[in-house]
Amino acid sequence: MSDHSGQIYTLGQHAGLHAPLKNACSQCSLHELCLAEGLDLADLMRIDELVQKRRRVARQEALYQAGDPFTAIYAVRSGFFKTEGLLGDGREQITGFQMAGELLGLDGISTERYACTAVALEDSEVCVIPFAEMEDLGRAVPALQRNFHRLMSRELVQDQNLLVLLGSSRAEERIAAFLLNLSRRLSRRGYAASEFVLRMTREEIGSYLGLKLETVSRTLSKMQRQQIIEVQQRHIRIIDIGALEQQSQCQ
Amino acid sequence: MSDHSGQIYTLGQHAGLHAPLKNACSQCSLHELCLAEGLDLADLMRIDELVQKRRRVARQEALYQAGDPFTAIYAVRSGFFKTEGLLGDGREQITGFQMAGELLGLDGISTERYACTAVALEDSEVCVIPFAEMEDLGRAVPALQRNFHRLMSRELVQDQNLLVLLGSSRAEERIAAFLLNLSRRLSRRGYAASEFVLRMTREEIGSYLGLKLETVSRTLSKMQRQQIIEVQQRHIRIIDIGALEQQSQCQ
DNA sequence: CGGTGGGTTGAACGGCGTCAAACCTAGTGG
DNA sequence: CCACTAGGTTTGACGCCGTTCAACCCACCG
Repeated sequence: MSDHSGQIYTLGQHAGLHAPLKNACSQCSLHELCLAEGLDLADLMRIDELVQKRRRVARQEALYQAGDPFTAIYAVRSGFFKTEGLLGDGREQITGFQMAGELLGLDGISTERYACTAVALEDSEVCVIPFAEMEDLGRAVPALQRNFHRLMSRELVQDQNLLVLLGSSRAEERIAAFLLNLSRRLSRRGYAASEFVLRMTREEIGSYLGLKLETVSRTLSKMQRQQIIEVQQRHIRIIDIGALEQQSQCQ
Repeated sequence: MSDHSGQIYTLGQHAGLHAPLKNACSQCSLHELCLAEGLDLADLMRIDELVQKRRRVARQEALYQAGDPFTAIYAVRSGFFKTEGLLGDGREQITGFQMAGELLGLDGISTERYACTAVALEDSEVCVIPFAEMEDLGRAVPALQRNFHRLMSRELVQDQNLLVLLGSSRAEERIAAFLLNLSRRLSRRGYAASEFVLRMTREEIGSYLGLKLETVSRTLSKMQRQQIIEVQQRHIRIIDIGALEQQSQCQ
């Protein structure tokens, strides 16, 4: 087992940190967002055995690299990740940001190698879900199988939405949509929808949205002048969410 | 059963047109590209029952529309499709082109409604794969399940590649990558790799690549002047595939 | 306190979009 | 068979948005 750098540990080694490993999913506060969403108690207990390991990933560290052999998918338990693909000549672009409850590594299934690199933007922790075992278990637990298919499909839709954004809109629109997306995902997780801290740099936002960091910075400044948001470094406060929504899909 | 407009028929009604329905997949010439890829004979026969219907879709007709309730995924049997998503204000963008052996409708799984609209670019035919039944069968036939997961993952990777292309490259690069992609997919299906007919308009290419149709046209003309390709309306001949590959990921 | 990484802001440039006109092709109907 | 039309394509002129380059600022940290 190759472990680039991240600490691997089995739950329970850190006494009392979380529920014992054998109850990984059924006890997890995220199970309404994750693979276990909507499962009844009986099914929940059957999938507990799936997560035998968790892994901590320090800020700036890679969970996996493009080209690494694929064995597992990961569920973000805490923290924040980016995934980046790269073009032949070395230019790289961010294809997504992942937060608690979201899956990582689905792109590895098709070729048995990860297609992109996943890097933690802050100290994070993931659940390691061995893929072959999950497939097996999916055959026994239809609700798990369905959830998995739904989540993969959701990834697809997300990527396609981003495609539309990149293909047919201007800078302000992209930034507006980006902020709204973050806001919604955070609020779904119980955080404030109108005030949050960006975990990524301007350059990373730009990479994600197909813009240069200067453009991101200028656009944020402009939105602040327009009283739509308040920006202070990485701290964002949304003042006029209506205006944001309007900008995100009009003009 | 709502049928927008496409003819639905069960195989066998058209006497002798194809193999009888009960052998849908095992007899299909595309089974090496499609869901049945790599299955052994025993498994092949088990999934034959999955495809009870085919459906013809005339040029310009929609196979499904964004928002339609999701019940089935589709495998392209012959012809050519585009899928388009739309932004709130009505602008729409093409998120993919699908040819024989490729799947359509995966984006519907997550919300039980299709997220985009699939339109035939030429008279086409698809296999209707009822999704619930496919999931059921996947639990009985692991190889089918694995194929399905692989195909979904491949979709993801494709979208992400396109994302990288849209986010960090210029017009020439996008067009070059687009032509190469088409060329590879066609040659995989036994067609000539260096000479083909585009099934889509310049505007559709532009929509897919995040460019205006004039830019597409100009770029193709420029590549012709550079002796990289020969263009005559929708007929394309690739003269210097090396140059194309270079343009597709450099500079 | 100086160093470093990230952020902001300004000025000039250029690629692509916009607008407009002409052309080419296929399909239709006389 | 040809005229007519409509949709698609090509090409040019021009202008704008975002990039590029550069200077400066700020926060954080050794």
